Amino acid sequence: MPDNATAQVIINIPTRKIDKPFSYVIPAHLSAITIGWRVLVPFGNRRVEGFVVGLEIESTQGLKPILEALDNYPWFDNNMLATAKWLSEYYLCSLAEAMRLFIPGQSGIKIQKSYQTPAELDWEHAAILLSKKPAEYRTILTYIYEHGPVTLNNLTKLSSQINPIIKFFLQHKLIITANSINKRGQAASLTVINLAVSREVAADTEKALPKNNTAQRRLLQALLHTQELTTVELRRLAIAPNTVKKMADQGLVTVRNVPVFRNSYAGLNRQAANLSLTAEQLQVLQELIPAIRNERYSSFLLHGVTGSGKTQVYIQAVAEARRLNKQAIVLVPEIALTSQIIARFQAAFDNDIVVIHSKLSVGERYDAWRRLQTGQAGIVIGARSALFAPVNQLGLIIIDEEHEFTYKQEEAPRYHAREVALARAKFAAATVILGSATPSIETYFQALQGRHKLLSMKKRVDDAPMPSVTVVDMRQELAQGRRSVISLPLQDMLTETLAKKEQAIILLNRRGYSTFVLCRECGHVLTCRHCDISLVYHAPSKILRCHYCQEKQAVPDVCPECGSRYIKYFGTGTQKVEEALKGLFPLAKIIRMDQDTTSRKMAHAKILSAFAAGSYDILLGTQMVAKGHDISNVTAVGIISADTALNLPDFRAAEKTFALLTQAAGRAGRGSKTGRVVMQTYNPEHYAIIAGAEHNYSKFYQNEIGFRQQLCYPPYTSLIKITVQSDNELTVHRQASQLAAELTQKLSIADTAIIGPFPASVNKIKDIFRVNILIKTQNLAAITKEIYSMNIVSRNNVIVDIDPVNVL
DNA sequence: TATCTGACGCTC
DNA sequence: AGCGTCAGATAT
Repeated sequence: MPDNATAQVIINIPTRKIDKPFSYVIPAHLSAITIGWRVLVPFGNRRVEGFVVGLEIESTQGLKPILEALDNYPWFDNNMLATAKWLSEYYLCSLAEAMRLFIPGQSGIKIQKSYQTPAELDWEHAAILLSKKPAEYRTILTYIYEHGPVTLNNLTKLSSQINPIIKFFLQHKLIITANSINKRGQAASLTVINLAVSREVAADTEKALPKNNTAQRRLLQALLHTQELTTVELRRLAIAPNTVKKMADQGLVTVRNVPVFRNSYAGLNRQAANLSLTAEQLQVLQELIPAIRNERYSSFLLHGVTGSGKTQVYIQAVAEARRLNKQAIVLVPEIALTSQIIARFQAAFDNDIVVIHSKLSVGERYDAWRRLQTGQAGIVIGARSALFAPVNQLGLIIIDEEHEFTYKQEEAPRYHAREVALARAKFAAATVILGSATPSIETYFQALQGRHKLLSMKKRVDDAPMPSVTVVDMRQELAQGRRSVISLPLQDMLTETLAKKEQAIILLNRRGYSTFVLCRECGHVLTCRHCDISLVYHAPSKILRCHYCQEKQAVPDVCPECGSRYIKYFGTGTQKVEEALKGLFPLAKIIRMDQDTTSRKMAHAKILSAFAAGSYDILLGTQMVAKGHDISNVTAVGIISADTALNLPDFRAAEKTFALLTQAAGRAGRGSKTGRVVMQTYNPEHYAIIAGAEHNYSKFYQNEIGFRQQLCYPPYTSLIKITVQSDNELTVHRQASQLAAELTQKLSIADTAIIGPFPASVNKIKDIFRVNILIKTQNLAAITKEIYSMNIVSRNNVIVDIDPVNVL
């Protein structure tokens, strides 16, 4: 057999067991296929989506042909492919898992399972088999025979117990599966109607119409008037689709489907761009602009204090990339909390922007991706998934608030957007800007080492002063007999703020502070039956809920442990703080922003805009009140419990606390008025609190980096977290010990330590027990390679997390 | 001894 | 991931 053109295809099935390309013949009519195309291929006895990653001329002996091309252009360009490959190697996932990140909805096809009778069905044999079964069986088989391929959904209507029947039919080969494949996420289309004849002919036809044929007359008149009509206009003119069809059949009009691009963010109100730049902004741009023009890989850490105008720098940098006809990716930590940044970008770039967020349908996402792919848009802004947008002219990637932990994906593939961005930028020869007021220790360390160029902005826009911070030692408050969650200095500050008709934000650092339920007699805390975690009391619905598995439970009257009736709701939830505030300031209008009040779509934005409009005096909430907004009338920020996160056994506790305090304090005094901050704490001497109060990043960094070095934590080492899971507590411990022993034996690489196994901090979630093993290493690449060769990743009860954000 | 359930392995 | 094969367990 002569050699022929073949394609190496990665099968889009997210399992690590088939992590290699398969060869397929490229049929003559699909000769346009090259690397990067999405194709439909036969795989076993089914048809699946695949990605072409290589071309060869080889013997086609035993190879099947590609069935179809799913698009008529390559979806992946070289840098996307290289990024996917890098991601799969670094994070130990299959190439398919990495590549499908680039596909809207993870797959371009949807398989609809259906059933039909085989052509050679032996009815006599069937009759014998069915004679032992209820009459229903015969009815259903006849139905399948008569109606051709039938979906399971259709069959459910025929019998309430369809599953065992289907199973029986399949087993005895009375039916076979016949999967139909639908392409997903195709562009939405619009039906457009035009005249198919000249205006004169149309006018004559219209005159000749019978008097009572008003629908056709209306249509012709409308077309003579406006050239073309859409379905929306047809509905308005009360013209039935039938009328249109009839006229199309007569050759009077043409009906076409034209793709349209949905724009679900169109309604968002826009904010005018501030065109004057501060001296620091100009200085920073003098570094950035040549780098962008250079069209080579470069990376910057933009360390700018809160209110220093980082967004304006981003906009200028993106504008420069656009002038060079390069495209830009802008990442924000959470789209719901960053509507202000999006509004500013939209004001500056209008239709050149595509906004990606998790609420988009697959179709909308597909449209957005297509606008970028075709160059109709040049900028994509979104959460970490925007990183995988098919921009072929990538020139710039911006990561706003680069220290945010939401950039780490907590499901497989467990990638960190910052690392992937740097990799993609390298492959695309693009510039990266990492921006933050509180850079992550790792990034700052790398910047000091020269891996990123460090740019600083130390002043706020218009020389506005940093807010003055008062640290309140809550132990002294208690010693003076004050037991309220609101300290005297905080109360005073709020009184003054309200008197001046200015606004305040109160942050409740909720970690470890949830409202659990405790028996005062025996100390028993009510916990979830399926998860090793205390249940949370929800005041509005008066029920207990587990935040891990969402199970709801009524509050018991007596303690399930000792039978006592003294059950009490504990903890300082936002609701409790709200009550305290209402007691102190009965006239103040308070709005709460927490999980209870923001469950609805865009609730964050609504609450924030109502607060910004001055409808409320005090905004009270958890972490989310500290981020991404800029309200000029906010002059006071109160932090109820600055230190709760400090007590967690997490090596990043201080970093998280410092970042949160700085971000929260940064909300005060964004306008012309000076801001004030009160931080309440039981740890006033902790360096994270002191540095936070002084707005002193470098003081915090110096302290923290010392600890990291002492304890061999990142950035001095890399971490790998291996989690073993099982529904059996004994099994999970046994397997974890075995794995730890195996690792200790195999990983005899220098500067590597294996810690554990130890039970995860939430030992059980949804009835699954979890045990962790932590690897600290200075040689990540070698260890990763070794773990890969040990085949640990393909075990389905083991999770390997490279650079985990959460080590507990 | 016939049937069922679960581990293993293959898919170009 | 499916889906088929094979082997061991279980009902008959």
